[in-house]
Amino acid sequence: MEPFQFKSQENLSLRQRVINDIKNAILHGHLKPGDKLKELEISQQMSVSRGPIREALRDLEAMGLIVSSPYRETMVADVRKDEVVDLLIPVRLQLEMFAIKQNQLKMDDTFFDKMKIIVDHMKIAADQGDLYELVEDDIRFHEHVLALENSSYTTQIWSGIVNRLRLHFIKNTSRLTDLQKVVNDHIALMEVLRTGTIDRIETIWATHIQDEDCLLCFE
Amino acid sequence: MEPFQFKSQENLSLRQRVINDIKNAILHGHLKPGDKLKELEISQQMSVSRGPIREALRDLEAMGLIVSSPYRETMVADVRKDEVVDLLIPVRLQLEMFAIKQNQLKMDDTFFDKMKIIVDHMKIAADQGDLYELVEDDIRFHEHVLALENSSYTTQIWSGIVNRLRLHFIKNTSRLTDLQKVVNDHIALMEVLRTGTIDRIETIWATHIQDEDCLLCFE
DNA sequence: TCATGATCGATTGTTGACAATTTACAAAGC
DNA sequence: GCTTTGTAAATTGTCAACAATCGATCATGA
Repeated sequence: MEPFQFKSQENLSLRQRVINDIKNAILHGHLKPGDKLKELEISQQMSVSRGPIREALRDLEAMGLIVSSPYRETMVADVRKDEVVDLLIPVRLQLEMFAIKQNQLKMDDTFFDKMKIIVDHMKIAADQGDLYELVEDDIRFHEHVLALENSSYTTQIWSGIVNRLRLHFIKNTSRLTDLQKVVNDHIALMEVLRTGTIDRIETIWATHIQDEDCLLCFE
Repeated sequence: MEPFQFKSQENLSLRQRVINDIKNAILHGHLKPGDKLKELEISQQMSVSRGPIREALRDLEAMGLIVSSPYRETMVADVRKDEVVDLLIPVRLQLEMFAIKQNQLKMDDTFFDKMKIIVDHMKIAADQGDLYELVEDDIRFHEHVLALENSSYTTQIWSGIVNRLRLHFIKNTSRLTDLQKVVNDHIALMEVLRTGTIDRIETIWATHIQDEDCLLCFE
C-alpha cells in the first residue's frame, strides 16, 4: 500500500490558466480560425489584467494556434491541407521515431504500465462515444512516448505540430465512424513497442500516424 | 532595372529589439548555455521596463534559445549532440524539401536574382574570413528558400531549429578551415535548384545539410 | 475626381508600483 | 548534531494607468 500523499496544488500562474482556457476554446471549436482575439475583451471576461493575457497570446502564437500582426490584430490560426500532409505528418513521425530510437532502454515496466492506463482510458472514451476525450487520450499516448526524451525542445516542436493537426482536424471532421479502431490501433502500437524491432516499429508507427492523421483530415 | 524603392523603416517594438539584442548576445557567444537571465538586470541595462523584457524572454524560449522555470530562473539553453544529429538535421532537411517541392513554380528570375545577391555577399564574407557573417548569409540563403512557403509556421519551426543548431555550433567550433567551400557549396545548391530534378535536388540538399551541420558540430 | 491631410475611436505597446513565490540562511526544538 | 520552522532578500508574477499606433472617416484643395 502506498503511503498517503497530498496531490500537488494546481497553483498555475494566471498566464498558464489563460493559455489553457484559450487553447481549450480553440480546440473545442468555440473559437474558429479567423476569429479575432482582443486583449481587453479577454481580460474583462476573465477578470485578469492585460499583462498575463498578452503573454499567453505570445505563447499561443509560438504553439501555432494563433497568428498576430503588431498593433493590428490577433486571430485564431488556420491550417492548409498540404501543410498537414507534406509537413506536419512527416515531421511528427520523425520526432516520435527520434524519441523511440533514442530511448529504447528507458521503456521499462513502469513505462508500459502508465501507457496501459492511457489505453484503458481510451477504451472507456471510445465506448462512451466521447470523441474529444478520445483524441485527448490519443495525444497523451504519444506524448508519453515523447516524454522519454529529455530535451524539452523536442516536446515543444511536437506539441506545436499536434496543435496544428488538431486545428485542421476540428475544422474538417464532422464524425468519426469507428472509435474502436483507434483503440485497437494503439493496443497494437503498444505491443510492437514492447516486442518489435526498430524497423518493425517504424513501419507500424508510420502507417498509424499517416492513417490516423489522414483519417481525421480527409473525411 | 528595378524601380527605386525605400527600405522600410526599422521601427521595431521594444520587445522586438530586446529579442534581437539577447539573441545576438547568445549567437555571438557573449552569453553561454547556463548563463542566467534576470529580468531586472536586463531591464536596467537596456533602460526598458520589465514588461517587454518578459515578453521577449517568452519568445526566446519559444525559439529554443533559453529555458525557464516559473518563479525560479531563466537561462541560456543547451543542446546535446544527439539532438543535433538525430533530430535537428533530419527535421531541417524535411522542412526545406517541403518548401522546395511545394513551390517549384515560384522560383522565377527574381527569386534567383535575390539568391545570387546573397551568395555574392557570402563570397565577400568568406574572403574577409568573417565567419559570423558567413553563417548569417548561409542562413539567409536557406531562409530565402523557406520564404517561398506562405505558411509562417513553417518558418517558425525552421528558425527554431536553426537557432538550436547555431547554439551547438558556437559552443563546439573553434575554427572553420575552409570558408571558400561553404560558398562553393551554395553555388552548387543554387545551380541544382535552377536546373535539377526534384530527386537530384533532394540528394544534393541532403548531402549539404548533413555535411555542413556536421562539419560545424564535430570538428 | 482623387490624392492629401486631419481627426477620432479602437487596440496594442510600455511603464512603474505592488503582490506572490522561491531560495538561502538563521533560530529553535529535540 | 540534526531536523524543523521562521525570516529576509532576490526574483518573478500581476495590475492599472498612460503612450503610441493603426484604420476608418471625413474634410480640403488642386
